[in-house]
Amino acid sequence: MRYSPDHKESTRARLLEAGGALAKKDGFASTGVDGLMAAVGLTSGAFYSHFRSKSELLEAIVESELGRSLDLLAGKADEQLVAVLESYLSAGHINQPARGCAITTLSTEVARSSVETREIFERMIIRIKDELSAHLAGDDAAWVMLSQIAGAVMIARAMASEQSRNDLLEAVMQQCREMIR
Amino acid sequence: MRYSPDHKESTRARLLEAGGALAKKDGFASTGVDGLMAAVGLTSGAFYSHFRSKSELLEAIVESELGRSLDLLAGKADEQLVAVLESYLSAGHINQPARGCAITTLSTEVARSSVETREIFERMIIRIKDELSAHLAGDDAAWVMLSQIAGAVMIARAMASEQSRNDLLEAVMQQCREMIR
DNA sequence: GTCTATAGGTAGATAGAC
DNA sequence: GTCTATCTACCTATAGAC
Repeated sequence: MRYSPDHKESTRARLLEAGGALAKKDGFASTGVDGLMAAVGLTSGAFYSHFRSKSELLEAIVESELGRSLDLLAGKADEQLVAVLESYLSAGHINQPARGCAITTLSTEVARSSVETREIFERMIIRIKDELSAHLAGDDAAWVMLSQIAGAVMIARAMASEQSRNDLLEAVMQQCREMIR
Repeated sequence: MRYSPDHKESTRARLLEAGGALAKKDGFASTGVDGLMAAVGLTSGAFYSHFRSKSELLEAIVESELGRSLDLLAGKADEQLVAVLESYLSAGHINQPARGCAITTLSTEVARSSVETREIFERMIIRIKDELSAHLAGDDAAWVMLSQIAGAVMIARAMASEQSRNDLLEAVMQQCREMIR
Protein backbone atom coordinates (compact mmCIF):
# COMPACT_ATOMS: atom_id res chain seq x y z
CA MET A 1 0.00 0.00 0.00
CA ARG A 2 1.61 3.19 -1.19
CA TYR A 3 -0.39 5.54 1.02
CA SER A 4 -0.85 5.25 4.78
CA PRO A 5 -4.20 3.93 6.03
CA ASP A 6 -5.20 7.32 7.42
CA HIS A 7 -4.13 9.17 4.32
CA LYS A 8 -7.49 9.09 2.61
CA GLU A 9 -9.32 10.16 5.73
CA SER A 10 -6.93 13.03 6.34
CA THR A 11 -7.18 14.22 2.73
CA ARG A 12 -10.95 14.15 2.98
CA ALA A 13 -10.79 16.26 6.14
CA ARG A 14 -8.59 18.79 4.38
CA LEU A 15 -11.03 18.88 1.45
CA LEU A 16 -13.93 19.58 3.77
CA GLU A 17 -12.04 22.34 5.53
CA ALA A 18 -10.83 24.04 2.34
CA GLY A 19 -14.08 23.36 0.52
CA GLY A 20 -16.15 24.81 3.34
CA ALA A 21 -14.05 27.97 3.46
CA LEU A 22 -14.14 28.46 -0.33
CA ALA A 23 -17.88 27.80 -0.56
CA LYS A 24 -18.60 30.25 2.25
CA LYS A 25 -16.40 32.91 0.70
CA ASP A 26 -17.25 32.63 -3.01
CA GLY A 27 -20.43 30.56 -3.01
CA PHE A 28 -20.65 26.82 -3.67
CA ALA A 29 -21.62 27.28 -7.32
CA SER A 30 -18.54 29.43 -7.91
CA THR A 31 -16.23 26.97 -6.16
CA GLY A 32 -14.65 24.81 -8.85
CA VAL A 33 -13.25 21.34 -8.35
CA ASP A 34 -9.97 22.50 -9.88
CA GLY A 35 -9.63 25.41 -7.47
CA LEU A 36 -10.53 23.32 -4.46
CA MET A 37 -7.99 20.62 -5.27
CA ALA A 38 -5.31 23.21 -5.96
CA ALA A 39 -6.06 24.73 -2.54
CA VAL A 40 -5.12 21.45 -0.86
CA GLY A 41 -2.16 20.85 -3.19
CA LEU A 42 -3.68 18.15 -5.41
CA THR A 43 -5.08 17.97 -8.95
CA SER A 44 -8.67 17.75 -10.03
CA GLY A 45 -8.73 14.07 -10.97
CA ALA A 46 -8.08 13.06 -7.38
CA PHE A 47 -11.30 14.73 -6.26
CA TYR A 48 -13.37 11.78 -7.46
CA SER A 49 -11.54 9.35 -5.19
CA HIS A 50 -13.28 11.15 -2.32
CA PHE A 51 -16.64 12.29 -3.68
CA ARG A 52 -18.75 10.85 -6.45
CA SER A 53 -19.87 14.29 -7.55
CA LYS A 54 -19.74 17.93 -6.63
CA SER A 55 -23.18 17.76 -5.04
CA GLU A 56 -21.98 15.00 -2.73
CA LEU A 57 -19.31 17.45 -1.61
CA LEU A 58 -21.99 19.96 -0.66
CA GLU A 59 -23.71 17.36 1.51
CA ALA A 60 -20.45 16.66 3.34
CA ILE A 61 -19.68 20.38 3.74
CA VAL A 62 -23.12 21.08 5.19
CA GLU A 63 -22.74 18.30 7.74
CA SER A 64 -19.22 19.32 8.68
CA GLU A 65 -19.82 23.08 8.85
CA LEU A 66 -23.09 22.92 10.80
CA GLY A 67 -21.44 20.42 13.12
CA ARG A 68 -18.87 23.07 13.95
CA SER A 69 -21.56 25.64 14.62
CA LEU A 70 -23.32 23.18 16.88
CA ASP A 71 -20.13 22.60 18.87
CA LEU A 72 -19.81 26.34 19.44
CA LEU A 73 -23.26 26.40 21.06
CA ALA A 74 -23.32 23.14 23.01
CA GLY A 75 -23.37 23.23 26.79
CA LYS A 76 -23.06 26.98 27.33
CA ALA A 77 -24.36 28.99 30.27
CA ASP A 78 -26.65 31.95 29.48
CA GLU A 79 -23.84 34.51 29.80
CA GLN A 80 -21.65 32.44 27.50
CA LEU A 81 -24.41 32.31 24.91
CA VAL A 82 -24.62 36.10 25.00
CA ALA A 83 -20.90 36.23 24.24
CA VAL A 84 -21.32 33.83 21.32
CA LEU A 85 -24.14 35.97 19.94
CA GLU A 86 -22.07 39.13 20.30
CA SER A 87 -19.35 37.50 18.28
CA TYR A 88 -21.89 36.26 15.72
CA LEU A 89 -23.31 39.77 15.26
CA SER A 90 -19.89 41.46 15.20
CA ALA A 91 -18.05 43.26 12.39
CA GLY A 92 -15.41 40.55 12.59
CA HIS A 93 -17.92 37.88 11.60
CA ILE A 94 -19.38 40.06 8.85
CA ASN A 95 -15.94 40.61 7.36
CA GLN A 96 -14.76 37.00 7.49
CA PRO A 97 -17.40 34.80 5.87
CA ALA A 98 -14.84 32.07 5.13
CA ARG A 99 -14.31 31.53 8.84
CA GLY A 100 -17.92 32.15 9.83
CA CYS A 101 -21.31 30.52 10.05
CA ALA A 102 -22.42 28.37 7.10
CA ILE A 103 -26.13 29.05 7.64
CA THR A 104 -25.80 32.62 6.39
CA THR A 105 -23.54 31.75 3.47
CA LEU A 106 -24.82 28.39 2.23
CA SER A 107 -28.54 28.15 3.07
CA THR A 108 -29.66 29.81 -0.15
CA GLU A 109 -27.71 27.30 -2.22
CA VAL A 110 -28.82 24.38 -0.03
CA ALA A 111 -32.39 25.48 -0.73
CA ARG A 112 -31.69 24.89 -4.44
CA SER A 113 -30.05 21.51 -3.90
CA SER A 114 -31.12 17.87 -3.67
CA VAL A 115 -33.49 16.50 -1.05
CA GLU A 116 -30.58 14.56 0.46
CA THR A 117 -28.64 17.76 1.08
CA ARG A 118 -31.67 19.47 2.59
CA GLU A 119 -32.32 16.51 4.85
CA ILE A 120 -28.82 16.79 6.28
CA PHE A 121 -29.27 20.54 6.68
CA GLU A 122 -32.58 20.02 8.46
CA ARG A 123 -31.21 17.41 10.84
CA MET A 124 -28.30 19.65 11.83
CA ILE A 125 -30.24 22.87 12.17
CA ILE A 126 -32.83 21.24 14.40
CA ARG A 127 -30.01 20.28 16.75
CA ILE A 128 -28.81 23.89 16.68
CA LYS A 129 -32.35 25.10 17.39
CA ASP A 130 -32.52 22.64 20.33
CA GLU A 131 -29.35 24.12 21.85
CA LEU A 132 -30.79 27.64 21.62
CA SER A 133 -34.10 26.43 23.00
CA ALA A 134 -32.49 25.50 26.31
CA HIS A 135 -31.72 29.19 26.92
CA LEU A 136 -35.11 30.52 25.84
CA ALA A 137 -38.84 30.21 26.42
CA GLY A 138 -39.02 27.20 24.08
CA ASP A 139 -38.71 25.97 20.49
CA ASP A 140 -40.66 28.87 19.03
CA ALA A 141 -38.33 31.43 20.57
CA ALA A 142 -35.35 29.42 19.34
CA TRP A 143 -36.62 29.41 15.74
CA VAL A 144 -37.19 33.16 16.01
CA MET A 145 -33.69 33.85 17.32
CA LEU A 146 -32.07 31.61 14.72
CA SER A 147 -33.93 33.30 11.86
CA GLN A 148 -33.14 36.69 13.32
CA ILE A 149 -29.37 36.31 13.65
CA ALA A 150 -28.91 34.47 10.35
CA GLY A 151 -31.00 37.05 8.49
CA ALA A 152 -29.15 39.91 10.19
CA VAL A 153 -25.71 38.68 9.12
CA MET A 154 -26.91 38.00 5.59
CA ILE A 155 -28.45 41.46 5.17
CA ALA A 156 -25.60 43.29 6.92
CA ARG A 157 -23.09 41.73 4.53
CA ALA A 158 -25.12 42.89 1.53
CA MET A 159 -25.08 46.52 2.70
CA ALA A 160 -22.21 48.85 1.81
CA SER A 161 -21.74 51.18 4.76
CA GLU A 162 -20.38 50.39 8.20
CA GLN A 163 -22.98 52.69 9.73
CA SER A 164 -25.99 50.83 8.35
CA ARG A 165 -24.45 47.47 9.18
CA ASN A 166 -23.93 48.53 12.78
CA ASP A 167 -27.45 49.93 13.09
CA LEU A 168 -28.88 46.59 12.05
CA LEU A 169 -26.51 44.39 14.06
CA GLU A 170 -26.92 46.35 17.27
CA ALA A 171 -30.70 46.38 17.00
CA VAL A 172 -30.73 42.61 16.60
CA MET A 173 -28.20 42.06 19.39
CA GLN A 174 -30.31 44.12 21.76
CA GLN A 175 -33.35 42.01 20.91
CA CYS A 176 -31.35 38.82 21.54
CA ARG A 177 -30.35 40.07 24.98
CA GLU A 178 -33.97 40.71 25.86
CA MET A 179 -34.99 37.26 24.69
CA ILE A 180 -32.45 35.55 26.97
CA ARG A 181 -33.46 37.54 30.04
CA MET B 1 -35.11 53.65 -37.40
CA ARG B 2 -35.88 49.98 -37.68
CA TYR B 3 -37.02 49.55 -34.11
CA SER B 4 -39.66 51.63 -32.34
CA PRO B 5 -38.43 54.23 -29.82
CA ASP B 6 -39.79 52.25 -26.89
CA HIS B 7 -38.41 48.98 -28.11
CA LYS B 8 -35.13 49.17 -26.23
CA GLU B 9 -36.83 50.20 -23.03
CA SER B 10 -39.38 47.42 -23.29
CA THR B 11 -36.71 44.82 -24.01
CA ARG B 12 -34.77 46.00 -20.99
CA ALA B 13 -37.88 45.64 -18.85
CA ARG B 14 -38.36 42.09 -20.09
CA LEU B 15 -34.70 41.32 -19.34
CA LEU B 16 -35.09 42.59 -15.78
CA GLU B 17 -38.23 40.55 -15.26
CA ALA B 18 -36.83 37.31 -16.70
CA GLY B 19 -33.38 37.93 -15.19
CA GLY B 20 -34.82 38.55 -11.76
CA ALA B 21 -36.90 35.38 -11.89
CA LEU B 22 -34.00 33.24 -13.11
CA ALA B 23 -31.56 34.69 -10.58
CA LYS B 24 -33.99 34.13 -7.73
CA LYS B 25 -34.70 30.57 -8.84
CA ASP B 26 -31.22 29.31 -9.79
CA GLY B 27 -28.90 31.91 -8.27
CA PHE B 28 -27.32 34.82 -10.11
CA ALA B 29 -24.00 33.00 -10.59
CA SER B 30 -25.79 30.09 -12.26
CA THR B 31 -27.82 32.35 -14.52
CA GLY B 32 -26.05 32.52 -17.87
CA VAL B 33 -26.37 35.29 -20.40
CA ASP B 34 -27.26 32.68 -23.02
CA GLY B 35 -30.11 31.29 -20.95
CA LEU B 36 -31.44 34.69 -20.03
CA MET B 37 -31.53 35.92 -23.62
CA ALA B 38 -33.14 32.68 -24.76
CA ALA B 39 -35.80 33.18 -22.08
CA VAL B 40 -36.84 36.47 -23.67
CA GLY B 41 -36.51 35.10 -27.22
CA LEU B 42 -33.24 36.81 -28.18
CA THR B 43 -29.65 35.71 -28.64
CA SER B 44 -26.71 36.38 -26.36
CA GLY B 45 -25.04 39.06 -28.45
CA ALA B 46 -27.97 41.42 -27.93
CA PHE B 47 -27.45 41.37 -24.17
CA TYR B 48 -24.60 43.87 -24.44
CA SER B 49 -26.83 46.48 -26.08
CA HIS B 50 -28.54 46.74 -22.70
CA PHE B 51 -25.87 46.05 -20.09
CA ARG B 52 -22.14 46.56 -20.24
CA SER B 53 -21.50 43.44 -18.20
CA LYS B 54 -23.21 40.74 -16.22
CA SER B 55 -22.50 42.52 -12.94
CA GLU B 56 -24.28 45.60 -14.25
CA LEU B 57 -27.28 43.33 -14.74
CA LEU B 58 -27.17 42.37 -11.07
CA GLU B 59 -27.26 46.02 -10.05
CA ALA B 60 -30.33 46.59 -12.20
CA ILE B 61 -32.04 43.44 -10.91
CA VAL B 62 -31.44 44.44 -7.28
CA GLU B 63 -32.95 47.86 -7.85
CA SER B 64 -35.91 46.50 -9.78
CA GLU B 65 -36.69 43.57 -7.46
CA LEU B 66 -36.36 45.47 -4.20
CA GLY B 67 -38.45 48.23 -5.74
CA ARG B 68 -41.24 45.72 -6.18
CA SER B 69 -40.94 44.57 -2.59
CA LEU B 70 -41.09 48.16 -1.45
CA ASP B 71 -44.27 48.73 -3.43
CA LEU B 72 -45.89 45.76 -1.70
CA LEU B 73 -45.25 47.38 1.68
CA ALA B 74 -45.90 51.04 0.99
CA GLY B 75 -48.87 52.76 2.58
CA LYS B 76 -50.46 49.78 4.31
CA ALA B 77 -52.58 49.79 7.46
CA ASP B 78 -51.46 47.54 10.31
CA GLU B 79 -53.94 44.79 9.43
CA GLN B 80 -52.82 44.89 5.81
CA LEU B 81 -49.20 44.50 6.88
CA VAL B 82 -50.15 41.40 8.86
CA ALA B 83 -51.65 39.96 5.68
CA VAL B 84 -48.48 40.74 3.72
CA LEU B 85 -46.39 39.03 6.39
CA GLU B 86 -48.65 35.99 6.38
CA SER B 87 -48.16 35.70 2.66
CA TYR B 88 -44.40 36.21 3.07
CA LEU B 89 -44.17 33.43 5.63
CA SER B 90 -46.45 31.06 3.71
CA ALA B 91 -45.75 27.75 1.99
CA GLY B 92 -46.66 29.43 -1.29
CA HIS B 93 -43.78 31.88 -0.97
CA ILE B 94 -41.37 29.15 0.11
CA ASN B 95 -42.23 27.07 -2.94
CA GLN B 96 -42.05 29.86 -5.51
CA PRO B 97 -38.73 31.66 -5.09
CA ALA B 98 -38.85 32.93 -8.69
CA ARG B 99 -41.94 34.98 -7.88
CA GLY B 100 -40.86 35.87 -4.34
CA CYS B 101 -38.72 38.25 -2.34
CA ALA B 102 -35.23 38.98 -3.65
CA ILE B 103 -33.78 39.64 -0.22
CA THR B 104 -33.89 35.97 0.71
CA THR B 105 -32.62 34.74 -2.64
CA LEU B 106 -30.06 37.34 -3.72
CA SER B 107 -28.59 38.91 -0.56
CA THR B 108 -25.85 36.31 -0.20
CA GLU B 109 -24.65 36.96 -3.72
CA VAL B 110 -25.01 40.73 -3.34
CA ALA B 111 -22.74 40.41 -0.30
CA ARG B 112 -20.05 39.00 -2.60
CA SER B 113 -20.52 41.66 -5.27
CA SER B 114 -19.17 45.12 -6.03
CA VAL B 115 -19.56 48.13 -3.76
CA GLU B 116 -21.85 49.70 -6.36
CA THR B 117 -24.26 46.78 -6.14
CA ARG B 118 -24.19 46.85 -2.35
CA GLU B 119 -24.87 50.57 -2.30
CA ILE B 120 -28.00 50.06 -4.36
CA PHE B 121 -29.04 47.21 -2.09
CA GLU B 122 -28.47 49.35 0.99
CA ARG B 123 -30.43 52.31 -0.36
CA MET B 124 -33.41 50.10 -1.20
CA ILE B 125 -33.43 48.05 1.97
CA ILE B 126 -33.34 51.16 4.14
CA ARG B 127 -36.50 52.31 2.41
CA ILE B 128 -38.06 48.93 3.12
CA LYS B 129 -36.97 49.19 6.75
CA ASP B 130 -38.56 52.67 6.93
CA GLU B 131 -41.89 51.29 5.73
CA LEU B 132 -41.83 48.59 8.42
CA SER B 133 -40.76 51.13 11.01
CA ALA B 134 -44.03 53.05 10.62
CA HIS B 135 -45.90 50.02 12.00
CA LEU B 136 -43.52 49.28 14.86
CA ALA B 137 -41.80 50.80 17.88
CA GLY B 138 -39.08 52.30 15.67
CA ASP B 139 -36.10 51.57 13.42
CA ASP B 140 -34.62 48.95 15.72
CA ALA B 141 -37.80 46.90 15.71
CA ALA B 142 -37.96 47.24 11.93
CA TRP B 143 -34.41 45.90 11.49
CA VAL B 144 -35.29 43.01 13.79
CA MET B 145 -38.45 42.12 11.89
CA LEU B 146 -36.72 42.37 8.53
CA SER B 147 -33.86 40.08 9.63
CA GLN B 148 -36.35 37.71 11.17
CA ILE B 149 -38.61 37.19 8.16
CA ALA B 150 -35.78 37.07 5.62
CA GLY B 151 -33.84 34.57 7.72
CA ALA B 152 -36.95 32.48 8.27
CA VAL B 153 -37.71 32.10 4.57
CA MET B 154 -34.08 31.33 3.77
CA ILE B 155 -33.80 28.62 6.45
CA ALA B 156 -37.24 27.16 5.76
CA ARG B 157 -36.35 26.69 2.09
CA ALA B 158 -33.17 24.85 3.03
CA MET B 159 -35.05 22.32 5.16
CA ALA B 160 -36.57 19.19 3.62
CA SER B 161 -39.77 18.47 5.53
CA GLU B 162 -43.02 20.40 5.45
CA GLN B 163 -43.39 19.85 9.19
CA SER B 164 -40.14 21.57 10.15
CA ARG B 165 -40.77 24.38 7.68
CA ASN B 166 -44.17 25.04 9.23
CA ASP B 167 -42.82 24.92 12.77
CA LEU B 168 -40.33 27.65 11.92
CA LEU B 169 -42.64 29.81 9.83
CA GLU B 170 -45.48 29.75 12.36
CA ALA B 171 -43.16 30.60 15.24
CA VAL B 172 -41.83 33.61 13.35
CA MET B 173 -45.31 34.71 12.20
CA GLN B 174 -46.54 34.64 15.79
CA GLN B 175 -43.62 36.82 16.86
CA CYS B 176 -44.39 39.27 14.04
CA ARG B 177 -48.00 39.56 15.22
CA GLU B 178 -46.84 40.39 18.73
CA MET B 179 -44.44 43.03 17.44
CA ILE B 180 -47.20 44.85 15.55
CA ARG B 181 -49.56 44.89 18.53
C1' DG C 1 -31.34 46.62 -31.75
C1' DT C 2 -30.54 42.24 -32.85
C1' DC C 3 -28.25 38.78 -35.45
C1' DT C 4 -24.41 35.06 -36.34
C1' DA C 5 -19.98 33.64 -35.45
C1' DT C 6 -16.41 33.17 -32.61
C1' DA C 7 -12.98 34.15 -29.31
C1' DG C 8 -10.70 32.43 -24.91
C1' DG C 9 -11.64 30.52 -20.63
C1' DT C 10 -13.41 27.40 -17.26
C1' DA C 11 -16.84 24.18 -15.69
C1' DG C 12 -17.76 18.95 -14.08
C1' DA C 13 -16.45 14.55 -15.07
C1' DT C 14 -13.89 10.28 -17.03
C1' DA C 15 -9.86 7.08 -18.64
C1' DG C 16 -5.80 5.07 -17.99
C1' DA C 17 -0.80 5.37 -16.35
C1' DC C 18 1.86 4.96 -12.07
C1' DG D 1 -4.61 7.77 -4.06
C1' DT D 2 -2.99 10.77 -7.20
C1' DC D 3 -1.38 12.00 -11.73
C1' DT D 4 -1.96 13.72 -16.73
C1' DA D 5 -4.79 14.14 -20.54
C1' DT D 6 -8.99 14.81 -22.46
C1' DC D 7 -14.08 15.20 -23.42
C1' DT D 8 -18.19 17.94 -23.77
C1' DA D 9 -20.58 21.66 -22.28
C1' DC D 10 -21.07 26.15 -20.92
C1' DC D 11 -19.39 30.64 -19.62
C1' DT D 12 -18.59 36.06 -20.55
C1' DA D 13 -17.56 38.99 -24.01
C1' DT D 14 -16.49 40.94 -28.75
C1' DA D 15 -16.71 41.83 -34.01
C1' DG D 16 -19.10 42.79 -37.80
C1' DA D 17 -23.29 41.95 -40.90
C1' DC D 18 -28.10 43.41 -41.39
